[in-house]
Amino acid sequence: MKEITIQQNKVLDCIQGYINKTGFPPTRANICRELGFKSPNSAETHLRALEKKGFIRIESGTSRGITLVNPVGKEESGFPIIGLVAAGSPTLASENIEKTVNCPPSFFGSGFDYFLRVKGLSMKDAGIMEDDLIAVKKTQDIRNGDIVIARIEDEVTVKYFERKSPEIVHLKPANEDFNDIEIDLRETEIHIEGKSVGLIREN
Amino acid sequence: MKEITIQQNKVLDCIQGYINKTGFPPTRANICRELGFKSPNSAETHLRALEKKGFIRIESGTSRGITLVNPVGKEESGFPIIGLVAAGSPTLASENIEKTVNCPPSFFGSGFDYFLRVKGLSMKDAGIMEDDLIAVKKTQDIRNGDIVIARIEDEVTVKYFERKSPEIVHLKPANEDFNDIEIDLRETEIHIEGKSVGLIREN
DNA sequence: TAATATACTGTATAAATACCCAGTACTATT
DNA sequence: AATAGTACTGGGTATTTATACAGTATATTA
Repeated sequence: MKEITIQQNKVLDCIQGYINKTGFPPTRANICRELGFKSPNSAETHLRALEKKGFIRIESGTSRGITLVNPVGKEESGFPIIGLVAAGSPTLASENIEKTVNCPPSFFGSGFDYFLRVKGLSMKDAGIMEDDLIAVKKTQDIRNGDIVIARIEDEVTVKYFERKSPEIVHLKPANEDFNDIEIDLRETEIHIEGKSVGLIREN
Repeated sequence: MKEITIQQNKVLDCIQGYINKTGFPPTRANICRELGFKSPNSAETHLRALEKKGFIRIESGTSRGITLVNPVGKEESGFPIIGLVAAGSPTLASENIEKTVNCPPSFFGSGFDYFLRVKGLSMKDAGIMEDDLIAVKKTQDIRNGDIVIARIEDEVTVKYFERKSPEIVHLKPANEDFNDIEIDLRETEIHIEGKSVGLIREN
């Protein structure tokens, strides 16, 4: 997707807004009225530019034939659920996908990448129960106290993250029956898959 | 909403399908092509009937100015979130709605009616934490062990439900620091708003 | 310096489109 | 027997709309 100019962005917003308001795309004249243009050709040239840059599609010879290529409502479909198997990295390979869940990407604030089905009760005091779905955001931006999805060797686990020193990381469960995992980065390799940004429980 | 004929329903489906496919409503000619009519007036009369019966709105003088009054895709969006205020029945009145959440109605198995924002930690051992959103299904079909949304007088609470005898109901918290609530139905009126069928936590 | 993209006004026109009228035929209701 | 609703064909027309062409002006790039 190419860069967009300020005016072109206004036109794009105008189209989106018009569709939201009326249920159908605007004509060139409609865009002119909304944005104060005096010639329909102003709208036309902007539309052509937007099409060239891939933001919209224009059905030729068709009234109101404007389609948003990346409509907000289109991304809503299907986030994969990945089973947290005892061992192995959670990958998005299709054999690991239980099913997909329809939900808007903005569901959990800043967005997320997939759901992870939780096994065990090591985070029970954080309100994370067996078979819950954790919304995982792939990121390396981890702060102390975040709930992270960490992989040590082939073992994947969900725990609180706490960096004790540049070399020492603690993975803390939220359950008295479990013990902290202390990791010395000089000895053991740890891979952070992402962090938890939300949770869904299906009863 | 009046009753609909078979042909009119076909036209309605056609409009819905056309919008889903193209992103904008069909013209009279489009409907004719899709349904095999030979005169645009066939579509016109059906559209007039559908408008009269309240299924669509027609923007006069506007190309493709058809709007579905009750679009299927509209019901999917927006389940209300209701704040669980300390006292008072959770009603769907707009002043009680924090915001709405986009999610498919089948998200939690059999469907649900609204979200309730949890206050307090009385169900913490059931993995229900403060500010979690409980998906509530309005129903009177309650079994022992279900998590119910109960109202006693003006107080709304979320607890495990257990019927001890035809007259005695226990509302059990999932937290050692709280006590069971025993209710004698001959003395106290209890109203079951519904039961929990799922949970969402936004981090 | 020329070429290209952006950002407009203004005018014109062919095609797309809504919408009207005149019929025909069938069915249900009053 | 009359009225109204449904379900079409067929044709006509005024309006809506996309889209091309002719300009003007500014900024950026080659």
